[in-house]
Amino acid sequence: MNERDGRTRRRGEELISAIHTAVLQEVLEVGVGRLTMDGIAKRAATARTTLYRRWSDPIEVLVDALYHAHPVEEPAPGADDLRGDLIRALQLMVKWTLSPAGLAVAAILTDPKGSAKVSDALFEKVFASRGGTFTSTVLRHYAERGHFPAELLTPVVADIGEALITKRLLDTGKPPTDVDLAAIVDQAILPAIGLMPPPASH
Amino acid sequence: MNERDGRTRRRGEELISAIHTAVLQEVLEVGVGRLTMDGIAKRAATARTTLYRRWSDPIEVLVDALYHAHPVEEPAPGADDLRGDLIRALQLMVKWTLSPAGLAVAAILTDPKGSAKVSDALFEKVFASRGGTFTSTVLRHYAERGHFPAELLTPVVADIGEALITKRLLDTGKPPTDVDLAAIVDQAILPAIGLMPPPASH
DNA sequence: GCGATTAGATACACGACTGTAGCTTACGCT
DNA sequence: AGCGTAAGCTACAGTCGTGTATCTAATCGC
Repeated sequence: MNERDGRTRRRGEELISAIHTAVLQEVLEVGVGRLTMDGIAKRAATARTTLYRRWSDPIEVLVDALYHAHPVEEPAPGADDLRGDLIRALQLMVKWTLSPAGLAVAAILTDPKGSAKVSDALFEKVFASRGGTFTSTVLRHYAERGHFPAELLTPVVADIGEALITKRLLDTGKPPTDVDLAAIVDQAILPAIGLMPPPASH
Repeated sequence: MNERDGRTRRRGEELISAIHTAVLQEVLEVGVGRLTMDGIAKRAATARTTLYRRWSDPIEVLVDALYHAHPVEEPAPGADDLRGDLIRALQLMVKWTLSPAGLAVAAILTDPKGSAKVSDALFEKVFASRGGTFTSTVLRHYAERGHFPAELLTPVVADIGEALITKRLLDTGKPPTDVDLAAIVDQAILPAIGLMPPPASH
């Protein structure tokens, strides 16, 4: 994978992606508020001059890194298994949340400063690129096939899964386990669309 | 209200509460990451020396301010009105979230740095002081009176309301309206405890 | 291989924040 | 009225980040 033989200087794509990696790591360690050109440069093992040639402040570097981050994996509702597909959709969300880009986004969202500049770029990249939320893709699929009344699929209902995962991450700092995800599906999402969960197994 | 007649120097309680107010304002403007003794001092119109006499870094000032913030108002389930009490509980949460202390807490929770130092003090103050979440107080009350099966009141279910409000605040930055709160109660919480919402009025 | 490009390494002056020290004087108590 | 406490001011050296300028040599395209 490492293409740098005897070369001592990175250029173009290689250099830039090293910088992108560096910002994302940096923002995790110090937070959005303490991002500095200096810190990014040191972590990327490059000179500050190189950064200023392309960006004019640390936030721009961060936004650029997010923009070039790998796109979000989309849930693909498959067989006749609403419950399983919902759990898989939530697993995808957890997976993304724990990715460098996901963690960076979390670090940004509640930061008072970046709101204007960052949040816009953020929504375009993270939310608009995907059709909507993780679970709503699945829910829409099954609603269209008549598994439950489509009018129950309100914006609130579409948010339940994501909201509970977000809250758990904020509260405990730990990602939810698969058992937690199943509990969210059985105890919150399925009841909201009029489907009783399977009786708890004792 | 203003007791300072011809006096030019504040002392004790008066001075400290001015400083507390200052930190909370400051953290909203610059974020946790950019809190400085200097900024707090300037905003409180006092000298840095005064701050150092009591605290040793900006985070300590912030924690102290949160610790002395007004306690969270608790929901008081009243008449035989589960739906109304739930909405009122969520209104309380929104109200607290928009208070200076609530906003400060939001600014802190996702900050990578303060995690160790701040979060502990935070949980003690904000979460432990109250019995649990806003809605769970109400839900427990009605579960005990047999309005719905107590075994449906799981940790996940107790979190639904708070989670949806948190997500809405993160997504839109705007507080939910009373209509939004009612939607959350009708479409997410009530179904989860086995109660069908009243038919939507067209 | 040569020439254009540009990464990388200094160096610099500037400003912001730090933590401490020393001093003056307003305040509250008795 | 007098005294101890502490608020408020000023000054200082030290550190860190900024933005720019200058020079070098590594890399790429032809």
